[in-house]
Amino acid sequence: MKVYRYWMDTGVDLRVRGGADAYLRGCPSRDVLDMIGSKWTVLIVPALREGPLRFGELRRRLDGITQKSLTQTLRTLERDGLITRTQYPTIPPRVEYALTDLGLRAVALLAGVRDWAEANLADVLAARAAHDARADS
Amino acid sequence: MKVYRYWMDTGVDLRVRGGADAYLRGCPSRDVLDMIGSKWTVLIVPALREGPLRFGELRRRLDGITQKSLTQTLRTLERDGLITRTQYPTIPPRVEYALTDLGLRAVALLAGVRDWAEANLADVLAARAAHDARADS
DNA sequence: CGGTATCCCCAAGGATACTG
DNA sequence: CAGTATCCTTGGGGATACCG
Repeated sequence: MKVYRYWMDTGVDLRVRGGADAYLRGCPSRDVLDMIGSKWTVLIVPALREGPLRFGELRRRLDGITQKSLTQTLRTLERDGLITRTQYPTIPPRVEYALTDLGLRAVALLAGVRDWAEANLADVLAARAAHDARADS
Repeated sequence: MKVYRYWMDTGVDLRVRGGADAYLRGCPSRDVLDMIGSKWTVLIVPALREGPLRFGELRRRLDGITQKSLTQTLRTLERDGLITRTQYPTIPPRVEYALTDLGLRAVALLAGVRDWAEANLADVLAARAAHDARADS
C-alpha cells in the first residue's frame, strides 16, 4: 500500500514505478474513484445512514432509479463491504440493506466531498459562467 | 445553495424538493462528482501542485494519456476555474498550465479522497476478496 | 416483493492522422 | 510544440419483460 503513498499529491515522475499503464491500472485511485463516482452510490450509501432499508424503500427514495441499476449498485456495494444484505425467508420475501462500519466511514468521505462542494461550488459555477460569457470560441 | 444542504447526508424523502429528476439534475453532487470522477482530473490537478507545467510536460508525466484526452480535460478544468492557461506567442509556441486558488483547494479535496483510500482501501479489497472467495454464484 | 434477463443508446475516452 | 479533426470502441445505465 505504501508504494502508492504519493499517488495523487506529488509532482514526481510517476513512471519510475514501472510504466504508466501499470501505474494507472494498479493505482488505488481508480478503485475508490470508481466507487464514489458511481451515479447511485452517493445517494444510496447516505440513505442508509439512519438505519436499514428494504429494497422497495430504497427504490422509492431514489425515485428515478430502475430496478436493474438499484440491484446492480447494491450488489457492488455489498461486494465492496460497504453494506450487508439480509434476506428473511418469508412470503412475500423481505430483504434489508444496512451499512457496515466501512460503509459508515464512506458516508464520512462523501460528507467531505459535500463540504467541498458547499464551500467551492459557487466559485466553480461562477468561473464557468464567466468563461462561457467570453463566448469568443 | 442552502436548499441542497442535506443533499447527501440525510434519509429524508428527497422528492419533497420537486421530483426525483429535478433533484438529480439540480443537485450539486453531480457537478462535483463529475469533476473529481473524471479519469484524468485526479492526476492532472495534483501534478500542477508544485508549479506550472507545459503541455508536453504534463503529457509525459501522464504517460498513458492521449493528446485529445489531455486537451479535453485541461479545457474543462480551465472552464471550471481550477487552472489557468497561459500562451506565450513564441515560435515554437509555449503554453503553461497552473493551478488557481480554487484548483489548490481541489488538491485538498483530492487529498481527502486519497486519505480515505489509504485508510480504508485495504478493507474494501479484503471484503471483495472474501466475497469472491464465496464463489457460490 | 424483490428480483433476473435482454435489448438498446449514448457519451467518455482511445487510436490515428493532420496542422499553425 | 501544442494542438484539431475524425473514426471507433466500450460499458454504464435506462426501458421493458418475465420469475420464485
